[in-house]
Amino acid sequence: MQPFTENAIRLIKNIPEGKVMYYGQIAKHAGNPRGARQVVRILHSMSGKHQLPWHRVINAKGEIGIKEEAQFQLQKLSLELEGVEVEKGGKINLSKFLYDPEEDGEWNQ
DNA sequence: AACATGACGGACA
DNA sequence: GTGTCCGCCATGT
Repeated sequence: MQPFTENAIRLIKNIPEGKVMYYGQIAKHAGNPRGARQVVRILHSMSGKHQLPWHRVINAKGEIGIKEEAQFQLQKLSLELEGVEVEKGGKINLSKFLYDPEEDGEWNQ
């Protein structure tokens, strides 16, 4: 398995409840700043088998990127149950809910 | 091998 | 904010 994949998986698992990360962020920290699409692929293939909190991964715009309605709703629900506010269009306030493993600290507000 | 696709990102008009 | 375009790269056809 490529180190990128391992890193990405570890990062995704490391996302705390009530926080989200976006694909590019994960890819960057996993060692490939251009690997957003690979992160997508990982989620597709691993989300069922591994216990990855895939619902905590969104796109850089701060929105749920899923097109399929059922899955979209599932992610939205999962996030809301963790305390993440999701607007109607799947929008999320990144300044509140984005998790950055480098800063990691408590920023307040 | 060539071409299309995707739960994407960033730059620019 | 919206729409277009181009870059990325593993997979599928």
